[in-house]
Amino acid sequence: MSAPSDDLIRQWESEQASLRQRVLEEDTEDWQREPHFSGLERVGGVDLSFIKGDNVNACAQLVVLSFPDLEVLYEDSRMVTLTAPYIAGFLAFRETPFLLEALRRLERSQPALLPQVVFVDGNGLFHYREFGLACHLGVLSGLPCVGVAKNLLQVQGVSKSQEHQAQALRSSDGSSKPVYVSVGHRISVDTAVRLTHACCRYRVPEPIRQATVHGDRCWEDVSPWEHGRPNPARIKVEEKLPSAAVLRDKSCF
DNA sequence: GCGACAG
DNA sequence: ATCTTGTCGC
Repeated sequence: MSAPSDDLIRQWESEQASLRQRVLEEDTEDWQREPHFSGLERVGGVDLSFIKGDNVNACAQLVVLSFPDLEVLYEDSRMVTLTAPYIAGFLAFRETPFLLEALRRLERSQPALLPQVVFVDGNGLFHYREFGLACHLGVLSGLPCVGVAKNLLQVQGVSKSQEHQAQALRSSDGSSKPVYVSVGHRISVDTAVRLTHACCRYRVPEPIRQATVHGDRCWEDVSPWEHGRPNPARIKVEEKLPSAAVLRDKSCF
């Protein structure tokens, strides 16, 4: 995958600026106003998982969990071939098409299972141009989205984003590594943070975590001889779940 | 040259 | 994103 031209980058920036205007930064759903989110029954999670030295092929994952029990109601895995390279600040152009496809597949096959909110692996408004993956997917899908990043993006102290930073960036306290929650679409920051808490068993919100786990399994069907035999990396995921390191993260919330 | 770099 | 084992603690 070759590096994109400056021309394409400018086009992407322009597209982000345009779509940015369509982001709704407030609560638009009744359940979002409820003390215990009554009315919320399905929360979604999306993720793309990769394997060792391959940046082109990935497994696109969409899971829908029940709320508040967080039981898996729906799970969709799909091998996809990416066309855009990863560039910080433009993650959406690499991943969004496939996440949208997954949502559309669900809408077509079992619309009653569509999630009422989607957790996205990456930032929302906490982004260089206030339009990260969670916003992008939110605007294009029309669904409420919450961005959850595991690593801190260094957003320069440009006027408005400085305020957004103080508002949209919520980390856990002390000991364990925090996650960074920001508004994607059709949800307020406070609600996004509160909902994230309600969906966390461990550090990473359950919808995203489940998407990642199922995404890893997806690889086992692709090249059995390479991934079917005892694979330390795959087995580890299963054994890693109940570990102490993960449990400690529970205290972050 | 050095730091940054969501996934 | 992925590469990666054991080990300490509840």
